Amino acid sequence: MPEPSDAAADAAEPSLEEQIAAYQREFQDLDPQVEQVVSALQRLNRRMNVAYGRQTATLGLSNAEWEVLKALVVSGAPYQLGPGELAKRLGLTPAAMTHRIDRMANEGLVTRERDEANRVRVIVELTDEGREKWLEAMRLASVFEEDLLQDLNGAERHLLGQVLTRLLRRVEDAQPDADGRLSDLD
Amino acid sequence: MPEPSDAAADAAEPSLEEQIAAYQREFQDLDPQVEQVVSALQRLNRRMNVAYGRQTATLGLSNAEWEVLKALVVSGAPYQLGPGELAKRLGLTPAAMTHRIDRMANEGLVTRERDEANRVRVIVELTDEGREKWLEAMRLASVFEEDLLQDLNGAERHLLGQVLTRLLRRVEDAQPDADGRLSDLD
DNA sequence: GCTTCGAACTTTAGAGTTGAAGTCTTCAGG
DNA sequence: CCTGAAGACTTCAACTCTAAAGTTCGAAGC
Repeated sequence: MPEPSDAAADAAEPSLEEQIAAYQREFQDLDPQVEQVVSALQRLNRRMNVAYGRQTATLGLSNAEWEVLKALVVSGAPYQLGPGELAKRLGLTPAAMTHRIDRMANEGLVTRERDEANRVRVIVELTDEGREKWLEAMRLASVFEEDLLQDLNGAERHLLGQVLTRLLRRVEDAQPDADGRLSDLD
Repeated sequence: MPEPSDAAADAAEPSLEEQIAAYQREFQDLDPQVEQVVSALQRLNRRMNVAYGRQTATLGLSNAEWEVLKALVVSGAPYQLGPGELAKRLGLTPAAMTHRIDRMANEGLVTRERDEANRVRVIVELTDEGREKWLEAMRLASVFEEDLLQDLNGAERHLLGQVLTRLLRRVEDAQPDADGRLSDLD
């Protein structure tokens, strides 16, 4: 069996601190405090998505499907949206939405039918089964989220929520949502 | 031209507050404070990724390529890593890494060569051009990040960084990185 | 030294996405 | 009416990722 090898191949996954130190070494103008916030935010979000993915998988749901269910639930009763609107909210192209709805309709999570009042439009509607799946996933997610924030007291939670919301408002104002397509994940 | 239509099709993109209100309506047990933190975090990260994507695009770089550049820079001089190691750090399968390296080598951002000391291994190395691209992207990113945090004073930045890092540590400890594959984006 | 096992990467087939072109429907004008 | 223009969705080809083989090389056993 080959040794663990020292041939410039492992070097162990860098911790957040090591990552920031490396950036500073290569780019002197970097503000370490800013980078700490940004990098922690990105890593945290990434790990959370992994966790959500595992949870929804236990329900036989992909993360992609969960996104659709969430959008429909947020839209409120009667839980109907058009493919185009869904695509915009999820940051996908309409083409991708078409196929995703195909799959979900086959699984019975949503129905797809033409709007008889305006036959150009299509209406995607959550089924009872889809709504139930969303609820199950939500139960799992809320347990995970509560556990994640466990070490933060009420004041800290409030403060964190406020600060993040302020930052969010800043980005949303700055970006007039010129289409709102997201490009990749981190 | 069809009217803006009232046929259950638009309903305007929901704000963060509206989204949380909708969740509460459908799932009584939800803690609105927890949800505020989680939802703001996710939306913020998403918008940031859109912004990063636009910036790197102006440099002729995809977000995917930028991820590779970052990993190589963080690894430090001589900026070498194997495909397998890169794949693990980016949360991709080795197969995907093979193709991504193909593309980037064609563009001259990295080189790929067999390790002559151990011919099973392959060494991916950052080129000078790749390093320069990273630097340009980093300059853009740091401006954006500084602007994003502009409204936060030093104490707030510090606190935010600390709290996020605490949360990150909690997730990383809880998930023994059972492979570290990430499943989807939000 | 030949064989076997394991490690690291690549190849292949299939799912899912994008961007561009195509279809169908509605509305406005002549 | 009949035609033209625009909107909403779908179809098609090219690309990227995953999962599962396949290939190549190195190390250990007999």
